Amino acid sequence: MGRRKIEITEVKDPNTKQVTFSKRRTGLFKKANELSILCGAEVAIVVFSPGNKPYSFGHPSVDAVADKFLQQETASSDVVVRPNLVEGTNSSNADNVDALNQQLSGVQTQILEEHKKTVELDRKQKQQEVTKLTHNKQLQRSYLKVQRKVEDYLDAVEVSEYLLLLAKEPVIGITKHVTTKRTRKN
Amino acid sequence: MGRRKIEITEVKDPNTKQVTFSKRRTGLFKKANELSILCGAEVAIVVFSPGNKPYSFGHPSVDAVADKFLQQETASSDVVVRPNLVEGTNSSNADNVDALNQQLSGVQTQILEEHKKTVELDRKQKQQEVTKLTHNKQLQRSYLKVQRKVEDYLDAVEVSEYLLLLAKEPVIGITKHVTTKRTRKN
DNA sequence: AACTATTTATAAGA
DNA sequence: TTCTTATAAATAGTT
Repeated sequence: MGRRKIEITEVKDPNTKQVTFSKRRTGLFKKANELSILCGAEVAIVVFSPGNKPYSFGHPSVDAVADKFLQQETASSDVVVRPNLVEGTNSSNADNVDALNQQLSGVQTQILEEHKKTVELDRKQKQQEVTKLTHNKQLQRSYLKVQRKVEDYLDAVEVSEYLLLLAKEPVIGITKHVTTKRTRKN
Repeated sequence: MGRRKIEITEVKDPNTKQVTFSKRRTGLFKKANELSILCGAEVAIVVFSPGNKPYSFGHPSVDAVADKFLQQETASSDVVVRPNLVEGTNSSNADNVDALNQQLSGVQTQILEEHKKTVELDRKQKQQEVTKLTHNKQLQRSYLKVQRKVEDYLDAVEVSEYLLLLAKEPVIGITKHVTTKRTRKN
């Protein structure tokens, strides 16, 4: 498409490569724009230059297309982790508090594990043809999972507190957890 | 680029539109592939056909590019909502429990508000040139926010429980919250 | 950044 | 859908 035919193989000269990238990125986005107008299609493109600078094109917007792509698989039939609640009527206070403590640290662990899983899944999915399953969906799913776990946790805390209320006695065995003070870096 | 020059405006005949889409999508992906090879660039494309079918292209994969796009803005200097803890040494038990109850429902509200904000931001961002800020990042940010809030909440609960422990007296005023039982649709 | 000789994409037709 | 082909459009190398 130019003065000479070129092989489709990596351009070695860095300067030429940058010029080629600039020209072809412009062409690619122009084509994408025409496609969206001619066919009323929604298009989203993200490109990283040889110098690792990000460029994007979206019609009607990258957001809109990403959203739609996400909603494709809203039927997330994921695992629901119900906390192991102490629901017995004749359990001791210490048992209840222990259960609460376990849940407290359990939720934190689960959140960390979720994050690890997401990262791991990303690695595994690379290098394979992905048409309907993307990182976007994984993130969304992970997000929903955390929301659910928070809800489950809140439910559990409510019941535990209720049990505590019913017990109406001093509690013990909670100091171990309390001493574990978390911090966060901003 | 064909037998005749065409105006870049929506093709009206549905059949022609579908054919045009098919040809041009193929061309677009071919161009994207060439760009990635010639320049060593990373490219991700998502397209929805007139019939709303999704197509995607990714090099090395849609995932990889999406990930990279996300990590661009890991410096999320967002608002941290510290729960209003009751730290006084001479506050009553009822006050402490009230505070805990407020926090319980407060976290739920915050999570819902986060979700609403995300959706709203999506709407506002549509129709404007987006090169470095996408839904992906918003989701990621929102996800991190929820994680933080869970951490903050856990801290709050720990302290509240500790205060409860110190009080060593029967508690009241918690039934209102407990009666509000949440459900979830799977 | 522009230019332009060529290659490549594709609109219409079969 | 796939192929053919005349023509429009993109772009490689040059200035």
